[in-house]
Amino acid sequence: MKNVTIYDLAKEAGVSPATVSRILTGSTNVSEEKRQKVRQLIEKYDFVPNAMARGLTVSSSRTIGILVPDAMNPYYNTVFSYCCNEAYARGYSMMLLNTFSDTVRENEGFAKLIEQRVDAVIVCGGRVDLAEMSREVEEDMKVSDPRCRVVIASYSEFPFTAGICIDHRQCMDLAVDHLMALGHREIGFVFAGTQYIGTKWKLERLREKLDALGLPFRDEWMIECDTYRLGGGKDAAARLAALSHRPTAVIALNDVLAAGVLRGFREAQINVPGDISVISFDNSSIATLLTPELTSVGYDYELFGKMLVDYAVGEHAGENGVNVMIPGTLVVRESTACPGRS
Amino acid sequence: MKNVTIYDLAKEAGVSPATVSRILTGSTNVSEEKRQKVRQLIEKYDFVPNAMARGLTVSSSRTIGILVPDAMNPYYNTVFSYCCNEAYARGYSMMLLNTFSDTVRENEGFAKLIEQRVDAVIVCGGRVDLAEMSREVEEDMKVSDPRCRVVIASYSEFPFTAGICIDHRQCMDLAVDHLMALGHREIGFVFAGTQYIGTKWKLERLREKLDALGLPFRDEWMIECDTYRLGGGKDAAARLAALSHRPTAVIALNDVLAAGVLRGFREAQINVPGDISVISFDNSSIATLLTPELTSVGYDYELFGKMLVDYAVGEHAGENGVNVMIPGTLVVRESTACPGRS
DNA sequence: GTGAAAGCGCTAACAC
DNA sequence: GTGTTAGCGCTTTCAC
Repeated sequence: MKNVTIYDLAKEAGVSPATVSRILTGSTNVSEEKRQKVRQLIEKYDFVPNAMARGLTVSSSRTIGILVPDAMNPYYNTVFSYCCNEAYARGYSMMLLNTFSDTVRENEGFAKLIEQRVDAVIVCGGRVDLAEMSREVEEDMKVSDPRCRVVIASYSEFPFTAGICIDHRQCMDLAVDHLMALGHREIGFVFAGTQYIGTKWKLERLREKLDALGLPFRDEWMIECDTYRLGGGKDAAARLAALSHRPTAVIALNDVLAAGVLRGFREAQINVPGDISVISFDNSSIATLLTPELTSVGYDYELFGKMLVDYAVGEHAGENGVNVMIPGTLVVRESTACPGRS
Repeated sequence: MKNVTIYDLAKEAGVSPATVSRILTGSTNVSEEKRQKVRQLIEKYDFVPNAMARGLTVSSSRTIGILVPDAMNPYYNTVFSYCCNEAYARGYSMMLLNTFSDTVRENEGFAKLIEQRVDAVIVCGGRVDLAEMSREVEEDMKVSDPRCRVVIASYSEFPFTAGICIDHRQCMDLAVDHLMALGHREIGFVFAGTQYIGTKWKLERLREKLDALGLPFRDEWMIECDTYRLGGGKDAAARLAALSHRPTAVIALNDVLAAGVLRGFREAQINVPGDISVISFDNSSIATLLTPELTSVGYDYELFGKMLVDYAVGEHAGENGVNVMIPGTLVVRESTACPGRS
């Protein structure tokens, strides 16, 4: 059962392979009669043209590759989904590869996508989120084929890529301003991974803001967790609970950490938001599942996806050495309130 | 800046293209000297072989396509992640396409993968989960190329595919047995989508079990939601709360619905598990985020991924017309307890 | 409008 | 060991 090719179709239809090809690519210069005949045969044999062969002559595969460290993480699969939508609208497909935060798999994945001759690759998370990027990362991100674009879903320092980056500073502003407006003056921060640019920027910005406002930035209120998981937030809450003088509000780096913080406070019999307010970042799907529902600074994921795909294959494709900032939006729910309300 | 090919490398290294190809494919019949020289040039030019060209001669692309209705859904991205791991272990890559539960996009995605000459495609969710599969679905799943396998992540009635299917009946047994062991005799069910095989089987099995045990199967305790989202579960809880005679335990079709049920009961001042126990299926990552933590019947995702990939490209590749059942496992947490404890 | 023919970049016989 | 050569299945000039 040999695979059917345009030659088979051509022979059976009594036309040349070129004519079949013209029909496949939608060229107009084909008589309606032959078009009908060939269409029938395509139907008959469930013929699907071989993208490999096509890709050999046509430079574009109309496919965008995306590398994510963890496909289970709601942040990454949200970004991916919005990219899918945008790509689809432009007639492209997204191909997702999971790197499991492993440098070897990241490089292999990158190579695999290049081999596949994707039109662009979007790199999310992992080493590109590092505040200090090494020469090694820079080398690994370089693609010899000039037709393949690479865009980084973070801040890019590379002259040969574009960066689409959450505006972490503005997001932190939103969080602090919200707490300030409620009357909070003593603010803590629960975070992890200062090696990552998002954490670093947020922490820096928090310090700047508090300093500018003349509010205290106390080291014992700045809790660095050793994991991004639920347990990290739980431990952080326990440490805060043990303090003789606690802040009246705490900002968590993301919703998962915040979930842990809520859990930890509940175990310590500390009421949220009565005794202490909790706010976080990401506004992921878990925010509404928690008790109390989480106040969170979300990102404009739709815009994020649009920009990522746009710089990959759209109007801005090829514009390198630039960074586009994606703004955050505050979503107020139940976990924040005025201090001293309990 | 022309793209570099093996011909360029061959010329510069003073060898034949075939020798370069041999080095690329790892053939042993190459002198160490030439191998070194070519390796250097590959390094120098960041050369990556063109998978299109390779794919034209070699039948396998060592890629598995996977079609999911919603990449944001924790169930699907968990399945995907485990498939990735298994595929990676076998030297394959996974290519994920998001269909957004849209038949047109599902078919386009399918075609795209076939064009790409993936070695197999795994179809998750959407129409393949339907209890009654139409001829149309069957036609759409058929691939002319005999080298491409299709495996369905659900129950398959098709002679030309394999089905890897959660053992929904056994899962329901686990849930009911757990509630029985705690002493529950009055059990409700919150579900959605009876057109889907998972819901249908679970509902059928629940009825069978209750009948066999001589327990009541009461229509007003069987709550069909019009959505799988949080709101569905919330509404269901409200309806249960309004009943003069409530069951002592309710089984939810999945964790999200259960989250809604918990929310609804809290709003109705009904204590879980004090007044009523709640158990669900999937044991997804949200189970531990909820208050109380959710007792849930989980699936063996690792085995699921293994089987999916195995039937796609492993030892069982090509075994069609069979179904493999993936067993569930009960994970007891805080949302279930003995009845009448409050 | 249509066909012949030359690639696209690689691999796999087949010679040597 | 190594080179030569014939495809793989398509698209795309270039003639007609």
